[in-house]
Amino acid sequence: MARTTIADVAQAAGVSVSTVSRALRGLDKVNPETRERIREQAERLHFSFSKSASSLASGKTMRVAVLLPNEINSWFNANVFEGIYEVLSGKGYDVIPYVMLDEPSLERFFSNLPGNRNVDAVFVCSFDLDDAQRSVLTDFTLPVVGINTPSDHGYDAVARIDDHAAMADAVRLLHSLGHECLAYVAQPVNPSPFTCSDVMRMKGFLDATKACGYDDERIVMIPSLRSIDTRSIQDAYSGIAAQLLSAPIRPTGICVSPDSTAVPLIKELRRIGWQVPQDVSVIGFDDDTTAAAIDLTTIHQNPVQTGREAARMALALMNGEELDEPYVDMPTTMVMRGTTGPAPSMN
Amino acid sequence: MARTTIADVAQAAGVSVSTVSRALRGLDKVNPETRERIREQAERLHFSFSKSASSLASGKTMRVAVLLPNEINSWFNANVFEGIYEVLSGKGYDVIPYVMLDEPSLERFFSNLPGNRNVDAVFVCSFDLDDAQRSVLTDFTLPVVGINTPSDHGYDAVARIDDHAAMADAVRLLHSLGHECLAYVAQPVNPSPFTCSDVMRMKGFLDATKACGYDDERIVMIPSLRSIDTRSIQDAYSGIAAQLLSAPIRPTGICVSPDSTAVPLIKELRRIGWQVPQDVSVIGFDDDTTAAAIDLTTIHQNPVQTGREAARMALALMNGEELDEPYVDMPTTMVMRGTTGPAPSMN
DNA sequence: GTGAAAGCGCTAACAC
DNA sequence: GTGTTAGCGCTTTCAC
Repeated sequence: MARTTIADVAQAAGVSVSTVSRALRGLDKVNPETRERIREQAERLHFSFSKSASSLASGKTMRVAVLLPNEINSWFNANVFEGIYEVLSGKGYDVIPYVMLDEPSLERFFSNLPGNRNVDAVFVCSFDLDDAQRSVLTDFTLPVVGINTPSDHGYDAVARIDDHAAMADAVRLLHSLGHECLAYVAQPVNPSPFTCSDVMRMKGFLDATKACGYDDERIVMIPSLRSIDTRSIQDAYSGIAAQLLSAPIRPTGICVSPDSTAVPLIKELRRIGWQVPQDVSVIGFDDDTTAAAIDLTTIHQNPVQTGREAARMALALMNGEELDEPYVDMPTTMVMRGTTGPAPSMN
Repeated sequence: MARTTIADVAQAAGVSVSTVSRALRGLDKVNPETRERIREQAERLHFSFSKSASSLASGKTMRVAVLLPNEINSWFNANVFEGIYEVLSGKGYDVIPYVMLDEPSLERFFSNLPGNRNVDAVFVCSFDLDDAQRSVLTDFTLPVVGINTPSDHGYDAVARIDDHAAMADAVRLLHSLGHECLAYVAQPVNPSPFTCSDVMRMKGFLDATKACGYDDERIVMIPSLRSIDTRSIQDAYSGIAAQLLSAPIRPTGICVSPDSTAVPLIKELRRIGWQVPQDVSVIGFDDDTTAAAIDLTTIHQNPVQTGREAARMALALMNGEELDEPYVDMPTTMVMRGTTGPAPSMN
């Protein structure tokens, strides 16, 4: 079946192509009867616009790019994408994910996409662009919207949570529960050069523990390793447990980021005989799907909502509007579940 | 900054546009030196192809559509999408999700997209098309690839698991553990008109219990409700527990589909005093992220792998190749964890 | 309210 | 190995 073009519809309806174009896009200055006749013919002929032709002629692509670190099927990425999709698909945009595995894939993106108006906006999720990359985008006057990016610099708009403040909340909770020695555990192995919320969470932890008066020896930090050494992932968690166990002063309150790290860590702690929360309290970060399942106390964030907010701002920018508040903070809330309790009495 | 076109590059390099086109696309019959010169100029001018113009001229869109039911951020959908993305993005395709919430959104998709070669292939995930929809696609000679679709009919290729056989495995496991009364619990509220694997799993359960010799009174079926009545989701689970509890013969082995239904159900069972697995064994379906977290025995499937397989076939079809086996079964495996055990001794 | 015509930026014959 | 040219299917002035 030869694909039907706007010319076929025009001929069938006995009008010109420009009239068909106007009629089908709902523009005014078209006689209602003419429009109806055109609609009928379009329907009959199964006509639909070629997006390529439309965007070539109009300069609008009706496509947006979403740059995601590492994969699309992680809890955070999939939910952010969902939020963006929800608001933009309704407005007729195609929402296209581009997964960045490393710097080379980022560069590939920049050398292919933005140039000739291949998208109308780009979303950057959870990582930062360097100045060269930013300037490529701004040169093309594309709206660039950040989502949980480490900084606001170079973005036309950003929607993000306050990682620093959220983690400080967790510290204060443990403090008020009487825990006198605290630990921070990051994702054990994180080979990605992109994820960076961890830095701010760690800083929030350190600042808040200082503010609460914890001495250095009452703080145990277990940051992520950049490279996967020979140990298995399981060994990594035993290693963390060992570090916790062998600290000069044993921590009784642990902040773990993200939840997906807390789950196996708690398993390991229980395996070696620590009771959670009797012996040690654990607080996660994200409130992802597993958090509720294992009854994990955690810091809740809603990435779908963050994605929606980012999309809302992108939409305004694409319409040429000014944003009165382009940098918005999305809320986080502590969710008290079963992995936190008062500090064990010391004796 | 005015966007640079292929003509700008041609002029800068002192050649014609067609030479630039050939050179930059890596076609042969271009002098290596010329090619290098063109590359340099393209780089210098930040040139990149306009996808719209390319696809308009070539007839290939380098885009594929992925039709997903309900949302993109569910475990299954996000993982399937990831798999498709992994293989197709490397080949230069944009992978565009289209979420189908209901019949109207399906119809909207069909009236907008396929017509004028807006994509080069479409993937249909977890639901079926009706004959009219199928004929629209086949009329346009687009490859249509199904993923866990209820039937093979009308698809150029399908990658799917055998829900029926997988569920039968679960039944036989419970049978061999000595369970004499079994129950099947589906997702309590499922307002979507799309998800349909449930039908086959239920049938697998029924067929296998018959084959194992279970009488009707030793089978308890709790199918999903189509509409959300006044009860909260929590009440729904209490309701299921109540049905299980009040069955003429109390089931000691329960097949639950999917995992996300098993998690709250187990919580509820434990809340009312049933020990899992001492009093009752539970088997889930999917092996999603929460399954390992709560130590759930379940039927493992790998939707990323299924997505990859579907994409591989789509790629072949787009290249005009014949598939020697267009309908492929992806494996499922039982994962024995902590929610199953021998039937409690009756007394 | 409608039509004619000039592109949008590229690819694909075909000629050289 | 390279250039010329005719579209691809639309949108958008600008006439009428």
